[in-house]
Amino acid sequence: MGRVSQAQAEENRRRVVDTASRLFREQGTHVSVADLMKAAGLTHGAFYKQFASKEALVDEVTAHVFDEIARRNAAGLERHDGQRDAAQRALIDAYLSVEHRDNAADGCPVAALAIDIARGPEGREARRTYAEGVADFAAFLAPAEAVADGGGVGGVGGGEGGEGGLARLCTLVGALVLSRATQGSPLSEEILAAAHAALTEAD
Amino acid sequence: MGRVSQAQAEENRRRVVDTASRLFREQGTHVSVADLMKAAGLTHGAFYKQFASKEALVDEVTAHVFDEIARRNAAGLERHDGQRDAAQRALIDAYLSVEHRDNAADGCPVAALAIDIARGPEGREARRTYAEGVADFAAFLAPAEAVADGGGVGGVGGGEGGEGGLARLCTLVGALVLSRATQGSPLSEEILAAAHAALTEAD
DNA sequence: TGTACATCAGTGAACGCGCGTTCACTGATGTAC
DNA sequence: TGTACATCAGTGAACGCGCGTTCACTGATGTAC
Repeated sequence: MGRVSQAQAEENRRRVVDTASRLFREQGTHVSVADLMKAAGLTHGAFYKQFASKEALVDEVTAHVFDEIARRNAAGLERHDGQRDAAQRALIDAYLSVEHRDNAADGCPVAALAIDIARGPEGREARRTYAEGVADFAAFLAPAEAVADGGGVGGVGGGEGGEGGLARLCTLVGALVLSRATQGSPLSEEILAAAHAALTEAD
Repeated sequence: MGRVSQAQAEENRRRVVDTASRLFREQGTHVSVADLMKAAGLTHGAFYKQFASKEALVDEVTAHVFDEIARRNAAGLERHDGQRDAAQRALIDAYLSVEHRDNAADGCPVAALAIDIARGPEGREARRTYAEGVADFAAFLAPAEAVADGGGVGGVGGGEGGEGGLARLCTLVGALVLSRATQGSPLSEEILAAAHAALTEAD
């Protein structure tokens, strides 16, 4: 196929990163370089003209995917005219939907990459990126009172999201992970409904 | 090494299952047969004298590990003289501890195996076992009111655990998974504390 | 604007390695007499 | 109770395969004149 224009090469690179960001969320970071490149419409040899190693790609994709989620949350806030409560409610509805459960490729990286990140080595760059993403997401979820007076409920606090946002994030992520693992059983939908009820009642 | 007594063979088999139940929770079900057998003190060839395939072992280990957790929960209830609230509180304390986070090998299989189960095929036996384990665990966690009048809060109900137990399980599992993935960052401990506060306040 | 040539993105075969699984072999165990 | 032999749990080398990575090669692109 010979050489390809610089513009084409950049587009190919972008397509590999995009494809990986979907495949990694859907199947985990263990998808093979060969499968990934085939899905991106290239042969596997080309991979090493663009990336130093598979680990480097995982790091880059992790950063890419968390950028995307941050942009999406910001856009959500804007769409609701800066109304924090309404934006949060919309996110919770979407997060705990059957569509989100069935579409990991487009879904939340916090839930999709948790295990792969946990099993990777501690010093890894992707791990830091992940922790930052968790903190940002929790901040977005923080309940109104906590945002208003800037403090946590129990005194641990200090984090950017406060306790309330972190606890809500745990419920969201746990529900998504469990509903995916029980897919095929009626339990799967019950889990989504139960978490939704817990997060939208009272508070 | 020649043949080994029937008693010895049975003990070896049990040791392989025990070792796998620890390694699978710690590193996932992708641990190799060779590594597993070495950890159990045998050579990898012996594996196929005891198990039909690696998949068969995964199924057996999943069942084994959920039996163990059910026994542990029952023992917890007994230790607290059947006082449901006290037993639940003790479980939540232990579940959200740093020790549990750092000791996946001995820890909750619902959290440790979630992704491996979710990525496996839908028809798999381990999947059914897993869903049952989730239902049992949720039933154990069901809030007192729900147990008393036998109904859920929002009307979905029908499940063995009711909504409250499922929602609590989501928070527990989400917190454990997230605290493991953020280990090394202060966020990791904050997550455990936030989930603990959310599960023990009010209700 | 047109020609000559170095560059380098993409190709596809090959590498060493670890995976799940198979198999001929060993020799203590368990059984038949 | 003692001897003869079939059984079979465990061994370790080997299988085909897919992994991450390397490399000689191709030929359109981009540049120098």
